[in-house]
Amino acid sequence: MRQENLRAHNLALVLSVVASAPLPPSRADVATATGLTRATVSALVDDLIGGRLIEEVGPAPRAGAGRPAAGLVISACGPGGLGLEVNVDYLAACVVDLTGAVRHRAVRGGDQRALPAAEVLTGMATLAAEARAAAHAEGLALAGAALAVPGLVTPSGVVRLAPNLGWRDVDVPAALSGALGLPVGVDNEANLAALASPAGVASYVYVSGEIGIGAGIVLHGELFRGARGWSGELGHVCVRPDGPPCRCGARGCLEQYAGQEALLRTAGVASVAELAAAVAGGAAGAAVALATAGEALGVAIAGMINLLDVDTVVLGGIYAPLAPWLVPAVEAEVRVRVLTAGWAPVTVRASALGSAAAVVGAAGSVVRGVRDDPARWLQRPAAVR
Amino acid sequence: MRQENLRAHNLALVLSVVASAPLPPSRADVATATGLTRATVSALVDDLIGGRLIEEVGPAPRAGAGRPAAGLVISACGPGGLGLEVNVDYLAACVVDLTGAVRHRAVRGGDQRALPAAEVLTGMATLAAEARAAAHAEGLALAGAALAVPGLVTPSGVVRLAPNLGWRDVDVPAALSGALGLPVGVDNEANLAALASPAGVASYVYVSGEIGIGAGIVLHGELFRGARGWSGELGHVCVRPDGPPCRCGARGCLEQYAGQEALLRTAGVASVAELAAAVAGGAAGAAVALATAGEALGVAIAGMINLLDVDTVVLGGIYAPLAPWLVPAVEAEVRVRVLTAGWAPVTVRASALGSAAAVVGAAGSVVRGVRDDPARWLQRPAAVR
DNA sequence: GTTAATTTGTTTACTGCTTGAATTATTTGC
DNA sequence: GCAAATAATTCAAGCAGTAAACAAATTAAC
Repeated sequence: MRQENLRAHNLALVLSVVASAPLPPSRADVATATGLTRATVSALVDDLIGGRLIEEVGPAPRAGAGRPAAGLVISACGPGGLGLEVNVDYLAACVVDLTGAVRHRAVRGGDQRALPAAEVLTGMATLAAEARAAAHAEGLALAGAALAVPGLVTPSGVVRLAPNLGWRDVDVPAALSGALGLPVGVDNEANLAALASPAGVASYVYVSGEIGIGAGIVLHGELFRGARGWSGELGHVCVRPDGPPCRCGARGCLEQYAGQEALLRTAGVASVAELAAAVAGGAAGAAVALATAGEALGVAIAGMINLLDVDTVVLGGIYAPLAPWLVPAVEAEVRVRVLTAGWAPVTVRASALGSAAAVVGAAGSVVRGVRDDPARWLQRPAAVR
Repeated sequence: MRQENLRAHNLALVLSVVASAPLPPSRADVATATGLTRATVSALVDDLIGGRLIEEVGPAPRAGAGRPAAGLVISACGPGGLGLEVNVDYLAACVVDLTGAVRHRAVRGGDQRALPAAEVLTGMATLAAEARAAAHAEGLALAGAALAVPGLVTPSGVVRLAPNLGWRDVDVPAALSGALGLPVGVDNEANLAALASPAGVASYVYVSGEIGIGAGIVLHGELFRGARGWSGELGHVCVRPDGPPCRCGARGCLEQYAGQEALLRTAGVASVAELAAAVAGGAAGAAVALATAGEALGVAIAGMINLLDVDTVVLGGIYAPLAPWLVPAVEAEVRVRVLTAGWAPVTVRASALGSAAAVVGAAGSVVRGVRDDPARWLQRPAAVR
């Protein structure tokens, strides 16, 4: 750790205090919150304002005597983040600003399995370019882009395997970064969707139901990726050791009970929308299928909570629209099977973002990178900003 | 973060490089490893040598020209840590030095359930005083003490509940800290035992088999305690949703297949030692019992690895002596059920420390505290050292 | 055997960051 | 209008790390 890291760390510290304060804090408030002196905070704040990361707002009316404080807020016209998503039947893009607000969104439907990876990425690049133009029109300078894919991704951004897209060893950053003129990160959609569901909780798990079932594990506010980056494979947690064989080679994986294919097959319907309509209309088969899936999901989730002691579970992907029927079954299993459930309540709820969670989370991960290391943003040449 | 934190951080950085180097590194080696300059490293090393945290060793013979380097090693006569353990049928104490070497160990048998908590702690205090005298005789100054207990502990060190000891709301630090003249920390035995099994791996899980089954989860070198401190309840992960009822109220928990009681009952023996002797002697019933337990343990551990992506599992407690028969069964399940097992190998092995893991881990947690923040040790008055 | 080369470790002048006190600015209350 | 109070800035000082020169101790070469 060197001296410049000290300053970088303190810039991030000030920014995080401003971001998490309920009301716009003054420089003096930030100083007491961080333990730094007012002189230091002033210097740091000047740097952050110079880089358009925070802004002063008019003095809030306050009781008592004294010079009024200038409130500080995260700037809504500083750097933004570009989120991208490739999924089986659509492409999506969105732009968020530093406050986390979504400023632009676009979705383009179409089956991507029929196309080779290079062609899909070309389509993605045009959608991204439109989003970049929209961001520019809003006065946002993009700090980078992140792509969500349903598959295993290496730390360098290569998609090692995305079975449902038919991708194998696709070097996404090489294909997109040059075309966009932005650094492009790539991550699993469950991981990125998890980051989009903060809800003010520090530790939670986002369960992503798609063809496969993934879990994005957030511990102490940080995504937990595991020793090698392959954590959260909830879909292959065992529900019944001698259950039906899974395409992974094992038997009785959760995916065989609560994966999209198993769910639709058991219910005898063709799509998730159809399933939701059927169960809402009182179809017995659909209700049974959802009860079975909810129970299996509950068993796997209860085991996860026993191990990780998280207090919140967010159901996303196809589970979000089906939540009214799934949540009670999951909660019932959790209540019985989690050892500490009696005195440490667990909340199970649906993702509020629905299918947009992954794109929004991807864009959010970019601005999160700026907020975690503002110094890197500040020291880039002004021409880029 | 202030300036003195910068120095404190760099002191810890230098100390950790010296600790983890395979051979005693020179100041120049430390400089290249840390990215600091040789001048800065020299100044930091002088501070650390002055505080007896590291020592110079004679120049190692080296090829090539140049002034010979003075090797640096963690000092074996600097601060030490006192580890204590209260368990159902014994009290234990041990002293480790800053290198992690055990310098003193004492165990006093005796059923602790018959005695009130205050009396047990008085016995613990005398054993601890003897250990402190032994540490003094070896030239070690104790930096603190840590007590391992089989129960739930609050962050402040109060034992909220230890069912097998019959303890409830026992304020251990208040009882021991004054008598010993040392700060006393308290933690669950599985957590502390987990810390005693480093093996040079950053992320691993220590599975503690006792009456219950616990797991100490170490991620990125740090113990993961969960949102509320109750992580690692592996014993109540579900193996078969409709299995035998468990005392926790659920069905088919791992404890019902691989807990000590289930294991001994299935094998038809009275103790773990007897079980090990039976299976070594070729008894079929014992072998079947161990195979069943190993399979169930494997299913639960595979699920855990799917979620956490750790690459090493350490079996401790009663599983350590039974490891030759359990490890193959666990490995077989892991191979089949962990999605990434094909390209990311998982190691399953027995704890080398056996029943001493918790005391040694407790003592280790104290010296770990010194190594993680050497500045605090350096700035305490010399009289205490 | 003397000298050059090489690597280690220390000294010295310097830059950058935070600090603390003094100063200025802007309001409320009397 | 004036004192009290609070916010923000300015400026000299101190401390940590840096870079480059220097001293020390050894090997290799002639």
